[in-house]
Amino acid sequence: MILEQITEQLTETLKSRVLVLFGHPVDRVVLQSPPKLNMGDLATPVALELAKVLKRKPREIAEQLANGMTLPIFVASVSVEGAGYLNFRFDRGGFTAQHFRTVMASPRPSGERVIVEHTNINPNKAAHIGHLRNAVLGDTYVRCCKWLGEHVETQNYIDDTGVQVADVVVAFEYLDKKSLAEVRELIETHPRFDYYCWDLYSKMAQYYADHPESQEWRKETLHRIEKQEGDTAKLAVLIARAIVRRHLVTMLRLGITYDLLPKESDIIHLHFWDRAFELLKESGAVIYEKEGKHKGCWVMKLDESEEFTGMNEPDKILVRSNGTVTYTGKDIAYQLWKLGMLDGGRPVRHSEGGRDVRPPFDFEYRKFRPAPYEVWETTHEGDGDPSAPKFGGASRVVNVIDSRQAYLQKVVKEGVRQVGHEKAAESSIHFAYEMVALTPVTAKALGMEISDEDATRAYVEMSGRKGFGVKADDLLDELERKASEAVEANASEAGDAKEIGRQVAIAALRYFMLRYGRNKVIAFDLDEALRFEGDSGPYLQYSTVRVQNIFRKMAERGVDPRIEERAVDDLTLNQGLTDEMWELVRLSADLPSSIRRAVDSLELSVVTQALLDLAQKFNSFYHKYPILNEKDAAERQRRAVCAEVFRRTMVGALELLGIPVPERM
RNA sequence: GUCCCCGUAGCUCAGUCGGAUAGAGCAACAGCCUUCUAAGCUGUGGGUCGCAGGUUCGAAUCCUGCCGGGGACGCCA
Repeated sequence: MILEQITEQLTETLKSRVLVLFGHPVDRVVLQSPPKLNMGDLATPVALELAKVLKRKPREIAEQLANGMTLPIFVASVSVEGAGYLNFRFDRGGFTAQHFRTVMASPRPSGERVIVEHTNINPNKAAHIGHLRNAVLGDTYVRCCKWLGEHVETQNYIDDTGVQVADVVVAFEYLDKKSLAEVRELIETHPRFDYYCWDLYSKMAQYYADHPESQEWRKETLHRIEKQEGDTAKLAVLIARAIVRRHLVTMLRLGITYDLLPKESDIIHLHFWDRAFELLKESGAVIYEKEGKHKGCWVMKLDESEEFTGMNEPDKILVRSNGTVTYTGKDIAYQLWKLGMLDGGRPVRHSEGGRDVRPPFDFEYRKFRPAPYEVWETTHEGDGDPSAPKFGGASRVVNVIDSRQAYLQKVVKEGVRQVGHEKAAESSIHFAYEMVALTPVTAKALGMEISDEDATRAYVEMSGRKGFGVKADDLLDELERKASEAVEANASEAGDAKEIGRQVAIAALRYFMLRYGRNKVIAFDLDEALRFEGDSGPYLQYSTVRVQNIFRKMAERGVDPRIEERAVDDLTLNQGLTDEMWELVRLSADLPSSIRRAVDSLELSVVTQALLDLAQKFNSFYHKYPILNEKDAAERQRRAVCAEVFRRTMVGALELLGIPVPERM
């Protein structure tokens, strides 16, 4: 908070000084931490940049800028150093006291309506570690946006009508020969129905490969599902819902929740596409091909768009020659709805099952899961709950989708643009991230057949069809088991080892998924993921538990652990604040800007990195400056203030990462 | 063919829209538990920042061209 104010003021002051003194406007002033502590607390190379245009010596310019400059509160001095840097030194005591009061305080709410879509797992089999990366990135992004004061709605899109669900239905009906009642029974009795389907799905894929004629089953099944015919259609609904419930349970283990589950079946039955199609036709974004290889299709012409030139097939078919809409088409309709752009057109009527559907285009909603982790789902069956919150209509839409779908996302964005909403298109953001693959060693351990060529690769891709992958719940089970063991072995006092193990497992996994840059393929290695030391989530937890212990022990020994806000001012912080203590405070103060940067760049590893730095500083402080046994009261208070700054920072920041803080560990 | 991503220490990765002596973790080695938890701390060794040019006062960072690895471009979703 205070650091942001200082940075802002310095920026303004420097800008105006440069303009007044040199008659040269600068649009940006870089302010950064100098590489060494003794160089000061904030520095700018602005004089170096100016030297070029002014054709004068950088140090000379810097001297002139520094001379007589008005400094913000808590900035004690300015000096010229190095090649011509302007270095600012803070009033450490004053700054610390001020920062202490506003550690991790949220900025003023912007109130911007944001929709974040993440997870989006096909509801036909268990979630795997690739899905975890998606969900953890999405959930953490949501938490950070909320901290920044945005109004966020989290959606988890359910593709309940696709081939993947159909294949499991086929498998139940043709391979397993199970009736609707039997499947229902299985769902009720099998604790992990999604695991059952994981195996069944890969069995089906293998069967298709061995018996190509069996693909006819898939066709028939898809048709029956679409027409909502008989037990087949009921089975599809039953399976999809049961799997979604499993996914929600898995994600809840990590503290991940959602506001809304929009279903593809509802998008179809409510004719969202028809309205989107109209808009696309009106704007000329799609045209009907009368000849050529796309004869009879409605396509979006992209060959004139710079981004798409040179591709093998720059045009994108949205409506097939048989009149059905493609996945991309449905996605454009869904995106338009999220942006609140689907309604407002001239009235259209559709008759379906005796019911009319007319604009404005919106879903109806019903509760999928009650509080405390309330989730709503869309419905088209006329059983919507009028008391449902308002969904959709966001000014920014962020889709967390793996980078292999970048082309599709570009097409969707282009669709929004061509409908005539340049601004909305720019607000349609693809949060792209690279996949999670397996190291050859891990793959082999899972029973994958690894060719000699594969064995030399850095990683091999998972395959849902082949059933090769690390299931999310398996990994969590293993993490919890190992963490609980570690708690039993390490914890100084008795606690609920199982519960603490669960919390440590969350930290390990969430941190693991966040610490890599999003453009980096994660070659998943079990031992690496199970590591609790060093650059890890448990390290952050451990550091926080340590600092909490200090204050807990103080209370136990009758030393007042509370640090009165007023007392902070009375402390002679300036005299006793060592470099180590100051660095702790300084790094803590930097965190809000790290969070801002993480959200702006969609690069959440910025936050884990900042917290690792901070925790390392604290641990070194912890060893060097004991608090409980410090005899000098003023010194003890000074140290306690620093520890408290750290504690408050960590408690706030770990919440943003979705990492719980255990009592002990 | 076109486009996107990656290439930094033995391994896994950071590196602030160009800035001061390129940093962590792991692994290796040497130390530290009568003192707030050793899931920790301190120290040592380890680098042609894929290669070659270019721009710049200044390049791991920007541009061009290569090399190596991965991905995308379907009337699948």
